[in-house]
Amino acid sequence: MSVTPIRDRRSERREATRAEILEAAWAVAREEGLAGITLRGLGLRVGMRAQSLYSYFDSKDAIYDAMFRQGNEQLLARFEALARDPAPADPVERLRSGSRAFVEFALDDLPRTQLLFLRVIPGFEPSPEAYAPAIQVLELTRTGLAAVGITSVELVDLHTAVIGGLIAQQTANDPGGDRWARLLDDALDMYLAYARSREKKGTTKS
Amino acid sequence: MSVTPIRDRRSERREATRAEILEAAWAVAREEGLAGITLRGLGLRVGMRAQSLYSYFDSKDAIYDAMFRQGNEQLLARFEALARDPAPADPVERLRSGSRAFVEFALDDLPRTQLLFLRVIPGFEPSPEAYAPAIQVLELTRTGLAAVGITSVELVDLHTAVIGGLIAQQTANDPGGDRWARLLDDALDMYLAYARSREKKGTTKS
DNA sequence: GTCTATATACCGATAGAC
DNA sequence: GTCTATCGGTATATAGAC
Repeated sequence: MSVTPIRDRRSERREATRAEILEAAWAVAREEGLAGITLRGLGLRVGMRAQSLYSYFDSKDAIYDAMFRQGNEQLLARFEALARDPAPADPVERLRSGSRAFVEFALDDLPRTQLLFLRVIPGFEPSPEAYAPAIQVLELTRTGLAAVGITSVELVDLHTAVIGGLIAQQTANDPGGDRWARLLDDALDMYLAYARSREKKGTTKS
Repeated sequence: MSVTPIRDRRSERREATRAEILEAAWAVAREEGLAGITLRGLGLRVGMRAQSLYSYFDSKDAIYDAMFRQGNEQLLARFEALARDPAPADPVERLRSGSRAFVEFALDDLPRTQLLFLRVIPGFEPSPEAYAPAIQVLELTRTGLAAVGITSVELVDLHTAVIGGLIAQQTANDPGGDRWARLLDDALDMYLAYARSREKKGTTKS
């Protein structure tokens, strides 16, 4: 005789308002940067006084945390969709499309990248819950590399460095352009040639 | 009968105070991060009210600009010293030691790296004067790459991406450690093998 | 749940006396 | 060149009316 499956309209409305506040936060971040987010500004956008936001988030850092979580969930969703849909049979091609998806994701939304991968907000540390999807993404990357025979920690780290280097240079020195992003295929050629020559020798260094 | 060559004790003292303020700013940055720099805090360190700092710098951004310039000058000095002293005869070895010097410089002082290479301060844009030494450093890097036969823009960009990627991952994901920094020699092996295979074919892509 | 009101504590920056 | 005084802005937080 439970009545639990009934819809909770109050919770639904609350969640909708929370989502609205987060959307406003992303909008501000894209227009004025992550540091440009202020409670007064957010309140203004959603038609509320700054103090009323405390009914939805415990603090400003809680808003950053929710944004961090959202961003990571978006990244994970993108990777999972990639693994499902028209996944290429060739593991090398899967690695290429995965790497490309990551670079596109990073360049698609600069403040999101700054929040997720560069630690731009002074005192902010993401909560373990918000960080969880990022671990799954790393795991997917590891599996993708293993599929082409790359398993050593050093070579996995080298892959993240190459991809991360392209993103870092692109965002810092040519924001909005593609001077480094277009080098992705070359960079993967470079990486794969080296990584496979190394892994063939039994994971031990020459 | 000009008297200009006389020492200007007033300017000297002024410059000394400016240097003292900058030193205090670096100290604060190392202890509490770049964002932790406040005019009140700087004034406290140099024995002055915050407002009095305006006699030495036009604004807080002007302090960041002077720091940016100092950092770039330090980097340039390091590269020029490297080119003089016991420069290896082998151009490949010179490239390796130059790359290593750059990574060491970047990891040696995290807030300096954040200021110079990642754009961490919200509204801050370095002035052309403060940026000038960075251009010289880029020029030295280009010469070093040309000495090993690498001249195409794409391959030079790829070099900065590889080095920058190691630095970015190291500082963001293992600060104080060497998980990515120790991969430098491997990364250069990888890069050089690819770059030379490409440049041999006459700078055109295969 | 949202408001007004209030409080403390910071921040960068400016005006004007000395 | 340094000071006092002040401005307008930020964040966090609480109390209480509706």
